[in-house]
Amino acid sequence: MIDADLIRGHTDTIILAQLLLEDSYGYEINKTIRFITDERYELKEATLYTAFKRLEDSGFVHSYWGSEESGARRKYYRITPNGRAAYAEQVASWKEAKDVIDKLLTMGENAHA
Amino acid sequence: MIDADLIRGHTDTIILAQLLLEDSYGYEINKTIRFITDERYELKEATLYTAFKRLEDSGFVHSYWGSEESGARRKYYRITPNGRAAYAEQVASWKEAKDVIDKLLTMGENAHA
DNA sequence: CGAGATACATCGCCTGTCAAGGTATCTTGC
DNA sequence: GCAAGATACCTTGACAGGCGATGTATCTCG
Repeated sequence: MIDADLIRGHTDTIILAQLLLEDSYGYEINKTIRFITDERYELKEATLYTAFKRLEDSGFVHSYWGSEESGARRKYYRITPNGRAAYAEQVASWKEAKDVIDKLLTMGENAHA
Repeated sequence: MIDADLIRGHTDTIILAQLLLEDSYGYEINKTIRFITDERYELKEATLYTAFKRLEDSGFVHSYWGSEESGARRKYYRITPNGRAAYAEQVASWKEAKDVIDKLLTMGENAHA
């Protein structure tokens, strides 16, 4: 399992990325994350729900209870226009951070040449 | 300036990467970081010195006072064999985390196709 | 002699993660 | 009928890393 500290700061963006496709709920989002990453990563439940809280407080998502006839009740989340804008910004930040980290980490790669 | 939360978890590795090339000290390391990143990133001093403490406690670096005849005194750091091993592991982790984050963030990119 | 750069260091706060614990519903096997 | 396990949500308290604020001492330049 990948160290969560390396992903820290991306949790909210990861959730927003999934909500771009369609409304979803906590458990499903986490299952999708596990599937996409070949079981290499998952959000802990406490992390997931605090992230939802944060996203809703920021106005990036809107929640509503599902109308399932059977099974456990589900709380669905829908991304808002502000959420889409935030997603775009955060992905841009990620691309920049990625470049910077790559540069900083590999600058010593030819040290013993 | 890049959001530090996106770099969180890489601070120690960034420092180790620089010490692969040659022994160095806090201020110089930070100057190099600013230079390499075109002023897009820097470590805050408090972050820098707590990282040194952590690295030394872990046995990844070893420190000694410089013998400057003039100017402020400098505390130099040298990377240890354990530090080199840790660096290699952490860079490998970074590469994996990078792939995973890329996948998770861009999965919704064709949402409105 | 004052301002600003160099250089190191600590304290206390903030934020995000998460182990642990809790609730409720449905399905499956015995 | 009922225990076990999956689905699904949520909260609390602790912890770790980052960092603003603050403090020290030295050197250089005008």
